[in-house]
Amino acid sequence: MGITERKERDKAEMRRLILHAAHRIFREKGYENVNIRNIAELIEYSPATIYLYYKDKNEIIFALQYEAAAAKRDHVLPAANIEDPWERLLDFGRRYIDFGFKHPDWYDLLFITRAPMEHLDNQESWQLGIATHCFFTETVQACVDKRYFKSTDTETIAYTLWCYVHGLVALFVRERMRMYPEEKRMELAKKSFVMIEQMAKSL
Amino acid sequence: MGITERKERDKAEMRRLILHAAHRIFREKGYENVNIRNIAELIEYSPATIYLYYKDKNEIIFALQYEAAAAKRDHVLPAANIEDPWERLLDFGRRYIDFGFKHPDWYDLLFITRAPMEHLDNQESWQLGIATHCFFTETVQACVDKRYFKSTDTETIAYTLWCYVHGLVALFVRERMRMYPEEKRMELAKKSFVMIEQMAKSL
Amino acid sequence: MGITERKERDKAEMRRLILHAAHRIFREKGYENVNIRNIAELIEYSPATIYLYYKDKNEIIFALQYEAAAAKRDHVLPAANIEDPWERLLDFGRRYIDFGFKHPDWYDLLFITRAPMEHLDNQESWQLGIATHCFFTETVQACVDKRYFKSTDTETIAYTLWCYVHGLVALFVRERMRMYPEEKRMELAKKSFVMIEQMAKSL
Amino acid sequence: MGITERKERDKAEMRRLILHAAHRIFREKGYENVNIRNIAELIEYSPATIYLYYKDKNEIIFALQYEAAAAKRDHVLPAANIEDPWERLLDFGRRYIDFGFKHPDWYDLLFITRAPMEHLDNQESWQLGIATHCFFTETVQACVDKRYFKSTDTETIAYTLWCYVHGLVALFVRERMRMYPEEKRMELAKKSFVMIEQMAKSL
DNA sequence: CATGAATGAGAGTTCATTCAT
DNA sequence: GATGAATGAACTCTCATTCAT
Repeated sequence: MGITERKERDKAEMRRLILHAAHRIFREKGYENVNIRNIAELIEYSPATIYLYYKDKNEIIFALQYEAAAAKRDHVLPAANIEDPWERLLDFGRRYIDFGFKHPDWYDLLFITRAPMEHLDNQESWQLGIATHCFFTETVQACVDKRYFKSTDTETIAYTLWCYVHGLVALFVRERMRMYPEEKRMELAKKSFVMIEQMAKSL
Repeated sequence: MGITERKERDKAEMRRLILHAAHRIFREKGYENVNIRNIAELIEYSPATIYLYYKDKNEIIFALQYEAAAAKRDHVLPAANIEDPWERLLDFGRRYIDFGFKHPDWYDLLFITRAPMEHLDNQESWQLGIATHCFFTETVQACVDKRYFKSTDTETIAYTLWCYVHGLVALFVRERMRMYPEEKRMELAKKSFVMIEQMAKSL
Repeated sequence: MGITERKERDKAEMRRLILHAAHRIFREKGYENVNIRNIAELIEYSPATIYLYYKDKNEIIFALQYEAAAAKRDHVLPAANIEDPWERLLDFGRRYIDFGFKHPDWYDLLFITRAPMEHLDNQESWQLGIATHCFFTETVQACVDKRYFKSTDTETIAYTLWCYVHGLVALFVRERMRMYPEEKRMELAKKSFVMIEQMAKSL
Repeated sequence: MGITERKERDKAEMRRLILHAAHRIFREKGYENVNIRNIAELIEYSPATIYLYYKDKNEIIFALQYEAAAAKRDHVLPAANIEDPWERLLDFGRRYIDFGFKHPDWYDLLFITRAPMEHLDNQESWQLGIATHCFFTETVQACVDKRYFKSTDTETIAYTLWCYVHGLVALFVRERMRMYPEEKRMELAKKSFVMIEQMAKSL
């Protein structure tokens, strides 16, 4: 029993090792440089070894997407503890943005990268993403219920806010903020968030 | 003089031809299918010929980015004719989004693709992009000057609005709206734009 | 003694198990899909285990050939019970063809596959094959002895008949009967056998 | 014009060179050793070069099959000049066998190898094969028409004869005549052919 | 006895790029 | 000015086999 367990742990650890390497390459050299050989080289194993732990490259990408989705959920979830829906919504927004700024690679994979998303195999990570998104819309709904907004069109409110935060993060992640000096970017983002907060109140 | 001139003209035309082909492939088959051979095949020249007009593949991508920037400017510029800054701003926003929806490939290349952006070669397209962006911020400034907003923080206002429209287009372009049924997406975007319009008024 | 014996028995059983699996894959998925991993997976042992019982893949193929030879002998042998040599010969022919049609995989391995035949290891299966062949030639000889044919060239008679039945089966096994509609093939083979029977009478 | 022509010729020559190499490997090392890299190595070009002349490996195999079919047709066709159908049939049979013995590799590819035959692309070689086969059946039909046989079942007669010659060649090609000493094999085949000739007369 | 873990060698294929002509 | 011809380097993936445990 102990042995089987350890074996399982070893296997899991190896999968993690591979995933970690894949992630690192993804982070440092970009999506298109994530390939079996690079991963193998980084972990100092032969390419063939990779296939003992992952069926093919897609599976690794899927696993990476799942990692990203889980990381995001974990980063954002604490907001759930906040009672007041408005405050919860704000906290969620801040955490969403914070996640994007701190883990641009994860965010990229989740919301920007054109990865193999079509296959059903990555449903898990998609489910996870959906769940997080639902948490968001439910929070908006709660705000609507409590009359925080004049508008009652929950869907549109949620979508509009999502567009805003996604745009904010996406411009950062894909480095389209060059016209603003680097040191000002964070400040600008913060000021902007305060502003959207004000705007949202008038919804 | 005449000869040199004609040669220059011929050269320019050939570059255009190549670029046009590159764009077509880019549009119809996606970024990753833009390769020298495909381009050469489409214009019915040999791959080697391409290299007489462009140093390497990167240069073509740069040129493509410039094209995209120009296309965007042309799509958006008519807004400049509108006198009233607020109406001009709204029209600009609508046109920006319209451009993104109508030419997702161009938009992608300009604001999402992690293309080789570091090189100085694409400064031209960057200049162009800056120019369009300035037109936008100036319009916001005009609104501020005319007291359309309570806030006078032009930069933050402009940035916030940009985040929103970029997010809206980016989610569409990179197909992250799957949780909304296809036929509802446009409607949702429109309702959202009306909403952000209302929100902006309260700025 | 008991222990050694049991071990031997166990070993033999395992070899059988492996062979059985190899055959099943061979039968169901074709020769080129017979590989160590597939076999291992089917018997739920590790690939390495296979090597404890067979030196290498070739040895398995050899063993398979032996199996095939044995199967063929068993399929064909009942003909031996027929007293009259002519009837025995006919029955043998029918059984030979029947074997080929019912076990194309076995037949292929024995008479068509260019498997590693050079090594001495498969002498056993060769011996077996020879034995069956001898039974055949002896039957022809018996026919000759009893003046069933005008010709007394036993060797040539046997060879000629063998060519015919092998050709019949081989064209079927390697799917070279496409010009005949699938449902007619068996009938054609049967009519042909009647015909060769007539022809043989005139030998 | 002259230039284009020469280029075409060069291209054709290169295709031939590749095909020739493929054939040589096929002949000397067997079908499963025919691969792009081996071919490239033999002609001292890079593997990538092969792809300039053939779309993929299949195309090479198809071309090989076509070569084989053409070679067989050319080998066998002269029989057509013989007026008398019976003599024509005999000549055809002899040539068929002669082809198989002289070009066992071609024969193998045509009638034994399990190559990718399903695709429609190799229809040409299939057509060719069919044509040769028709010539055969028509000759049998002519014999029937002229009452060379008692039987009038052309199809069965043709099939039966085909089984015989195929079996004869196939046993030779796939080296299943080991029980006969090498130097006797040809003689045996010849004697057998005389025998089948006699048998056929009684059809 | 059994195996988990690992790998070297090799399969087909694609692509940006070069260079003699 | 144009290109045919060529290639090195890269890609994903498979397989028979080995060896320490």
